[in-house]
Amino acid sequence: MEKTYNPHTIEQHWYNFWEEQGYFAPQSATCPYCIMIPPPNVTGTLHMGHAFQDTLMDILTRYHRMRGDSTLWQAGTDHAGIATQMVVERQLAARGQTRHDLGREAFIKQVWEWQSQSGGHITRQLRRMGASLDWAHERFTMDEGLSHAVREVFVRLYDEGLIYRGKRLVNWDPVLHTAVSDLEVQSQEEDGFLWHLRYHLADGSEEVIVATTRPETMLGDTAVAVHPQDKRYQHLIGKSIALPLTERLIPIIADEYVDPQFGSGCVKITPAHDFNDYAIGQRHHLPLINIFTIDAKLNDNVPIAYRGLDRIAARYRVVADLETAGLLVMVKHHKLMIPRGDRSHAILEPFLTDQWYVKVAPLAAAAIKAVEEGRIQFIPDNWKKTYFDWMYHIDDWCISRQIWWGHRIPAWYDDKGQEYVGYSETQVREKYQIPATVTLEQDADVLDTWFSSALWPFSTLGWPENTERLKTFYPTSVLVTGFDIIFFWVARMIMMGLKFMNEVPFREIYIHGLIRDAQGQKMSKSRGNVLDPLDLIDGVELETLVAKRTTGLMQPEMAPTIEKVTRTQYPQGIPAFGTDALRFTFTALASTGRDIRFDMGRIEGYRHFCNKLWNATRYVLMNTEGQDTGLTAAPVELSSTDRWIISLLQQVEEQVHQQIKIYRFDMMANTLYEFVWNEYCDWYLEFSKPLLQTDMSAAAQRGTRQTLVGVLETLLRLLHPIMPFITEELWQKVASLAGKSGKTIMLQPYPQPESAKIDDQALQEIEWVKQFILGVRRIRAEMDIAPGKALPVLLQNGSAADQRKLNDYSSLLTRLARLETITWLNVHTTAPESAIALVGELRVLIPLAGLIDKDAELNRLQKEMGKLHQELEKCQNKLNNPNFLTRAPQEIIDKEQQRVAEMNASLQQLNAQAERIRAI
RNA sequence: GGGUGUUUAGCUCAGUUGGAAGAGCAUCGCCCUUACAAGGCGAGGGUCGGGGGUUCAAGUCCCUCAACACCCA
Repeated sequence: MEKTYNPHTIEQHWYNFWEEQGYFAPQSATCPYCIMIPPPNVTGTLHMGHAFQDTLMDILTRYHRMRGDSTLWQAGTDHAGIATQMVVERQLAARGQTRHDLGREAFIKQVWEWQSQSGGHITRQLRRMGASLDWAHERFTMDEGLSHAVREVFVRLYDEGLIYRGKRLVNWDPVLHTAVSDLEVQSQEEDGFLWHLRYHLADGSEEVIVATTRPETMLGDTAVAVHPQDKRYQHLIGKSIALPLTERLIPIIADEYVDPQFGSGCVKITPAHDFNDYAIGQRHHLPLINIFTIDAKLNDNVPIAYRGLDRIAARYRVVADLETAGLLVMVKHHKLMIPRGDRSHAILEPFLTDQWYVKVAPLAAAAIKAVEEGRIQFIPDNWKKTYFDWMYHIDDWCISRQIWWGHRIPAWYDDKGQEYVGYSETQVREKYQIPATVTLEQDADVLDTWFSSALWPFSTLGWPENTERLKTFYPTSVLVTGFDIIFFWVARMIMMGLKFMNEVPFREIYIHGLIRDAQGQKMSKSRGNVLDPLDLIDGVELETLVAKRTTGLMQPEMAPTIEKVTRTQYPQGIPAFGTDALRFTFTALASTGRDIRFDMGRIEGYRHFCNKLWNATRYVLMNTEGQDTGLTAAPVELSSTDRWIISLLQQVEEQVHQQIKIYRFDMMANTLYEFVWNEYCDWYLEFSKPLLQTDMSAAAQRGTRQTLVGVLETLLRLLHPIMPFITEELWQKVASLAGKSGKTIMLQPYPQPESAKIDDQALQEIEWVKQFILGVRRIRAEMDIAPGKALPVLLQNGSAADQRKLNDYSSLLTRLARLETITWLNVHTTAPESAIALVGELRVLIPLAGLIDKDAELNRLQKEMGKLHQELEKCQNKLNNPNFLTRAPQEIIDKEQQRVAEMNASLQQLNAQAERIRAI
C-alpha cells in the first residue's frame, strides 16, 4: 500500500470498473427507489451547485442500492432552449452571421452539432464526481421519446381546453425577440425619474398633472385615471383630455387601482404597455394602442416625428417636446423596479402578442391538495409555505417562445389563421378533416424549456407507453433540488404528474441550500468568484485560475479587480483535494440553512480525513495481513476494548440510518468523522497496540485482529455513499481479511446495527480507562513534563472495582499514559506531595519530586476548584428552590442531587490535596 | 407593501419532545512517540441580537424591537 493517500491514482480506475460492470443499473425487482436527476443543460458545465446536489443524490442512491433496493438514479440532460440558442448565435456572430442568414433548418442543424460536440462534457464531469447514474438509460429532453411525450401532453391539454392561444400582454425581450414567462423576469430597483406632465382638458377649462416614469408611453395613452373617492378630481370624471403630441382625445376614468397619495393622484393609462394599465383597460373597455416594434422602437401608431426611435431616445424626445410646449411640470429622481430578462439582461417590455398559455388554475388545485394532504412532503417542511404562496396566486403560464431551438408547437394554421392542434400535419388533417387543397402552416414558435422539464419524472421512464420502468419507478421516491426552482420546476412537475399519471411525481422533496463563496456571495462569472468543482478535485495553477476567471466576461473592465482578488486569495492556486474530500465537504455542509458558504478550510480538513482513513487502514493491514483474523474455526475472544468499539459502532450505525432518513447529511458526516477520528483512530487503534504486543492468548489476539479489521470494513461500507472511491480502494484490500467477498463495495449490504452487540459494561469500563489516561495527560501537559518521560503513579481511595479495573487495564494505562510504575497506596498512608487527577473517587497521584513545581500544581488546583465551585453553586440554587423540588420531575431532581454529591466529593478531595501541598 | 428566513466562540455552523452551552477551522503551549507532521498531546475562548413574558427550569415556547438576507408585488 502506498504510504500516502493520492486520490488521482485511484478514482477514475474504479469509476470505469463500476460503469463497465453495469453496477449503476437497478439490480433487483424488489422495493424500488428512484431519483430523477434535475437535468443539467446539455451543453453546460458542472458548477458547484450541481456538484453539491449530485453528491447528495448519489449518497441517497448508493445508500439505497447497498440496502438492496432496486435503485435507479435516472440520468439525462436538458436542451435549455434560450441559453443554448444564445451560445450558438454568439458563435455565428463571431463569424459575422445571424441565425436568419442560415435559416431555421440550417440553424437547428448547427445547434445539434454544437450539442453533440459539447454535450458529453457535463456528463463526463458527473462521472468524475463519482455519480452512480444509470447511464445506459440516459435521456435528453429533445430526444425522440421525450419529444413525443411533449406533443402528447400539448395535444391532450389543448383538447381539454387547458391550453389556449391568446393575444395578451407578455414580458417581451426586445433583444432576444421572444416572450418569457413571469418567472424569467428579474426585477431590480434602479435609478430613474418621475416626470410630471400637464394634460389639458379638451374643453380647455382645466388641466391635470400626471406623474410617470415612462413618458414615451404617453403616445399610447388611452385614458387618465383618478381614484373614484378623490375629492379633487371627482368633477372631472367622464370629461376628455386632449392628449399632447397626438391628435387624440382620451377620457378621464375612475378606478380604485389609483393611489391618491402617489404623485398627483392622476395616472396616465397605457393599456398596451403596462400590466396594471392593461387590467384597467379591460375593466373600462379602453382601446389598446401598441406603439412598439419587436425591437422596442416606436412604430407607425405614433406621430411621424417619433417613428423608428428607440424607446429611450423616444423618451427624451417626448420630454423635450413637452417641455417646449410648456407641458413639463417637473422632474424628480425616483427609484423604480426595472424588469430585466434573466438571459439577455435586457429591459423587458410589456408587449401585446399572440402567445400560447397553459390554464393553470385547475392543475394547481390538485397540486395544492397533494401537498396539503401530505402525499408530497417538503423537507424542511417550511418550504411548503413558499409553494402554497405561489400556487394560490398563480397566473396562466405563457409557454410559447419565439426562438428556434426547442419543441416546435404542434399547431397548424390555415390561410384564414384558424388554428389546428395535433401530433402532426397528417394527423391534424385527419382530425379536423382538412382537405389537401388547404395549405397548413405550422406555428413558428417553440415551447418553453420548462414545459418538457415538467414531464421529466414520467417522460424519461417511457411515457406515454406504459413501460415496465414507468410502472416500477413512478412515483419516484424523492426530488432533490434547490429552493430557487420550486416555482420553475417543482410545482410544474407536480401539476403535470398529477394530471397525466394521476399520481404525485415524488413523495418527498428535499430542498437544499445554495452554495456561495466564503464571503457569502453568490458565485458568478461577473463577480469572478466562481469555483470549478473539477479544479478542487484536480487542483489548478494560479495562472490558469486567473485566466479562467477573467476571460469571456460580460464586463471586461472587471478583469483587473478579479485578477487581484484571485491572486491574493489563492497565491498558490488551488491544491488537488480529490473527489472524495470534495464530496465529504458538501455532505458536511448540507445542513438546513439556505445559504451554504464554501470555505477552503473545510475541504482541506476533509482531505486530511481521507488521509487519516488511509493511514488507519495501513496500520490495520500491517497488523492483520498474513495473520489470523479469526476467520477459521479457532476460538476467538473479544477483549473489553474490542467490545467497547463494537458497541460504539452499533450506535453509530443506528445514528447514520436515522440521519439519512431525515436528510441530515451534515449530521451523518459528523457522526462518521467523529467516530473514525476520535474513537477508532485516537483510542481503539492505540489500545490495540499494547494488546497485540503483549502476550495475550492466541484467541484474544484473534479477537483484536478480527475487531480491528471488522470495524474498519464496516466503517468503509458506512462511508461509501459519501466517499465512494477511497472506500472502494481500501475495501478491496481489507474485505477478505474481514471474511467478506464480492467484486465491489458498491453492492455490499449497508451496515445494520445490532443492539445485542452493545455491551454496557465495556462502555463503562473503557470510559474509566479513558478518564484515567486523560487525567494523567492533563497533568503532564499542564506541568510541562516531556511527553516521553515515563511517570510513577500512586493510587489512593479507590474502590474494589477500581482495583479490579486497574489490574485488568494496567498494560493499557501504562502504555497510553506513559507510566513508569503504578503503586496502590493504603488510605492511611500519607502520600508524598503530588499532582492529582480524579477518576470518580479514585485519586491518581503523580509525585512532584523533581518533576513538578509546587506553585504550578496549586495554581492548577485553584483553577479546577474554581470551575467546580461555580457549577456547584448553580446546582445548589436549584435544589434550594422549593418550587423546583415540588414541580420538577423526580428524575431531574435525582440527577441534580447526584451531581452536587459528586462535585462536593471532588471539591473535598482537591481541597485536601491543596492543603497537603501547602503544608509541605 | 405582503411573505419566508437568519442572528450561538475570532470565522463557518450544529444544538431533534424546554432539564448540565457543542464541532470544525483559527489561536496558544509541548512533541518528528515505529498508521498518519495531511500528525500526536493539552489549553484558552460564548450577557446564545436587545427587551419583556410563560415556566421550578428558556439558546429552545410566546410577545416586542433591531439588524441582515431572500422571495413576491
